[in-house]
Amino acid sequence: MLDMKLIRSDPESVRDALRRRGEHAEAALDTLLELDRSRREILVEVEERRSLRNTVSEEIARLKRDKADATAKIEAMRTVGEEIKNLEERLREVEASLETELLQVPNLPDPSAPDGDEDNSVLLHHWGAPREFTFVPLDHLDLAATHDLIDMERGARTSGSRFTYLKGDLVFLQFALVQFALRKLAVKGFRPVVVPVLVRDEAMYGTGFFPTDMQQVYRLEGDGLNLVGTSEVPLAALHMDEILDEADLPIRYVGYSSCFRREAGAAGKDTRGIFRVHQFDKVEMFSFCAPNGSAQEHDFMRSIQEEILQDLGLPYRTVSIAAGDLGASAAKKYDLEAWLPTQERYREVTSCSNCTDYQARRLKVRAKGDKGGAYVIHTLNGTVVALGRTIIAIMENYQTEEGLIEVPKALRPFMPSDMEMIGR
RNA sequence: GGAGAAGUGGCCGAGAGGCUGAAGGCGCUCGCCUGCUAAGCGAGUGAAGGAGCGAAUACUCCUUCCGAGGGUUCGAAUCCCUCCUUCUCCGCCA
Repeated sequence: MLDMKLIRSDPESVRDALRRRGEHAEAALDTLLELDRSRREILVEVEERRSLRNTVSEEIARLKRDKADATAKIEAMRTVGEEIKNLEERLREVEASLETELLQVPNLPDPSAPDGDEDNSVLLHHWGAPREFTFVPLDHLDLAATHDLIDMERGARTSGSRFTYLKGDLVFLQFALVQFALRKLAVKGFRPVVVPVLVRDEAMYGTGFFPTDMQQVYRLEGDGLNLVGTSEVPLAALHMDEILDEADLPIRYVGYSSCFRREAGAAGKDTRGIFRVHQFDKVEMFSFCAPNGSAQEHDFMRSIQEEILQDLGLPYRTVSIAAGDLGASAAKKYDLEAWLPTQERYREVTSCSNCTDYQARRLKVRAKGDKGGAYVIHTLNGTVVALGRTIIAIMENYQTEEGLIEVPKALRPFMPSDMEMIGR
């Protein structure tokens, strides 16, 4: 959520920033400004009358204590009470509209986010080189088939398309990745958290997934709960409505959870294998950060992501996402894309967003130091390991001519009997 | 799932329609005092919004906030309703 004070004081800058997202900001901004003016107008009126009521109420109390007659004043206040009630009703309506409008406005892109849309992301750098194969590489599904490691058919029978069973040594590989990731992050100051995956609407609105991405979310209507698409949601909500001690910032967490996504609108896209499924597991990092430190924190998080892909020996490239392709909450976002030999291109495996004060304002997460008042902080989130996609990348990049899968050295300590090869 | 109890400031805890943004205590901050420390004494100590003034997260004033949201009343922490959370007992259970 944007700061209404900022919109009020500098609407043209806000308008220009929103245009970079390709938003039709004009109408929404004018509506916001109008609602805001109207809110303050009514507020002043209500407060004047409430002030009057408070003064006279004290007089009434004094009269009653002195056993004097107060009926005239009580009668007068009856009218004032009615006026207050009416004004309050109008105020509620205006504030509700303002809130609704404000919730739909996305974050302002950072000036350093590239211009354009999804085709205009800017390549920051490459690491590693795609492997030269002396044989025709198999994709992850063909590799898995030989050893019965991924069961799409039965997954579909049980739960429908885009659900799978992960089996055998791939399960060990998944948990090796989890262990590897959690340990690395813990050393860097991220506190491990296993989060709730069912959350209230508040958490969805607070993180900016509602109302914009409602169609992507599995909702349990009967319980008023939502299955999270990422542990970013419960991690961000962890400090909802809190005022943190400035000295504790940044507060860093690494979460582990299953993630659920409807993938609405992705019909026919990435239908083969486990690249795009309705349920997957993910290790995610999150940081509550002082406003003036979030750019640096963003780069820190990206460096962790790069370190992990390097440890795993997966060739990748880093891109900065263009303003027009940012999610609602993000002011700036980096994606890391790993090389998939059978697709002969780089595909997204992690992403890292600086949401500045957008989520924190919605979630009412603030900080306070020894002097001065409370202020809204910044939040950042990033994938540590998207397990399904990382497993795909490992399988495809580490396959042997015999159809086996070598375990990356970094993961072997976490595999049963320090397993070096899957499928033997 | 059934029955009951409770939610007040950083914490404990009073208040039961008006004099309560809230007694008392603890904690914390700043002074005073004392070889040091402790004790003692004094003062202070929340948030949000708005108006004025402005460089301001500074200052002045107003409004609101006693789990959340509605209602009754001239007036609600206090009465009524709904929801949320916590605790106890019973049932069920990984």
